[in-house]
Amino acid sequence: MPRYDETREKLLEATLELISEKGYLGATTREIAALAGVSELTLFRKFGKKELLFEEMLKKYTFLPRLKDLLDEIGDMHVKEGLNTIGVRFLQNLHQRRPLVRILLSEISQYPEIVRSTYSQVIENIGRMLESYLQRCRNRGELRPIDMNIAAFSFQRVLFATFLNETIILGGEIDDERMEFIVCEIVEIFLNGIARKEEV
Amino acid sequence: MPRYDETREKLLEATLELISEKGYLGATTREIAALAGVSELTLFRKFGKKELLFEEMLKKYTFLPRLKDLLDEIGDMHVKEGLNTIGVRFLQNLHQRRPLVRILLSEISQYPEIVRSTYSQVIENIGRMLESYLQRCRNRGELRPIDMNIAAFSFQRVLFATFLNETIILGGEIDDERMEFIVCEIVEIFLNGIARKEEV
DNA sequence: TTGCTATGTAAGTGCTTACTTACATTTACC
DNA sequence: GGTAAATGTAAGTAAGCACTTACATAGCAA
Repeated sequence: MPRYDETREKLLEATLELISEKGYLGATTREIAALAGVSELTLFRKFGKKELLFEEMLKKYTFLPRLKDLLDEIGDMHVKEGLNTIGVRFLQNLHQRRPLVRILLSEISQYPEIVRSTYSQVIENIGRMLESYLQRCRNRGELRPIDMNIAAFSFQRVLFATFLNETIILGGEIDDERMEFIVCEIVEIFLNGIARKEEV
Repeated sequence: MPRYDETREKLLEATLELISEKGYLGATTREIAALAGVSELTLFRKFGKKELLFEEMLKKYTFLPRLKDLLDEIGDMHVKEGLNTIGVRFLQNLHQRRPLVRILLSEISQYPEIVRSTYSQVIENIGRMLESYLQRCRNRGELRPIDMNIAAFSFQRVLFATFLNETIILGGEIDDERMEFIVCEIVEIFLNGIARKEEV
């Protein structure tokens, strides 16, 4: 048994790329095989059906390195620094997976269950991690007493929608410098609000 | 010439519904015609090609009542009230057009130009309006001096991503009461931030 | 050599699709 | 009633699709 099946990996990669460009129905098995540099028959021998190929591909690209242990890394940082770190990492993570995100958005209506679980893994998890981090900052007295769940998801969603706008819709590239700039601006507003401060 | 072609309208409506459910490739002309209650041939007589039908449909549902004159309506409100009003209207607007939004997200890679312009009309316009409103509030001394463009788009994007999450991804319905609640929470954070206030 | 496994080429099957053609029927208006 | 526009039914066309079958080849190991 080959522990690492190169042909299989190339097919999965080609599937990710083509389906993200053309959608599930638009990407044909012929094209996928051609992009992977193998014959169409090989594709069917490895995966049986196009649908299984699709599912295997989602599995593979969902379980890439995630942001799990980020919490340990930033747990003791001051909230401003912590949010900046999380924010940049989250944007980098999304950027790295933008073909996957594109697929999630396109195919959500056709494959709700599988896409939804992938979405939750890739995008919502960060919200939960953020929430515990904010709670910790609150306990240290850095934050005022508000619903940290709502706060966490607000923050995560500005970032996600910014990513959508810049990458998926406008189609541009974001470099690290720009990411840091964007996150910094968002964090500033998120921490201090936009209202003029009055003495309490 | 019939000023109002009912058959045509029914076809456009069926197109919106089916393409938003199944995507452009997944929605067949046979099904669309059946849903509209006419024969497939009628569809082709009216629109010639499936692609033209799609484009006409996008045009029609993009230029529904927009939020243009909202600025006049809220221009003099205090910023908190103003943001709440804009927020709820924006969410209602998105909710009303959710099939269109679904299509925008699914077909952006296939039809970038036309989808992008629709997106800009439906979603980005509100950001620009928000910006001028915030500028006005700033001039009245209600806000501290920050970049109102960034502020406006931050606000708009939390709302948009919240809508995406609740409606497109989780697939639920949002009633007006829940909308008001969501917006209210977001406005509170947006105005005051989450940090503990220190004396200036 | 003899097998076994992975891959290839080629041809083809059955289905579905967008779109067409020919002809009949309804509807509306003079 | 007659005429023309809008719609319908039915049959079909050409192409593309996922997927299959039959057979050949190449590499590797006992």
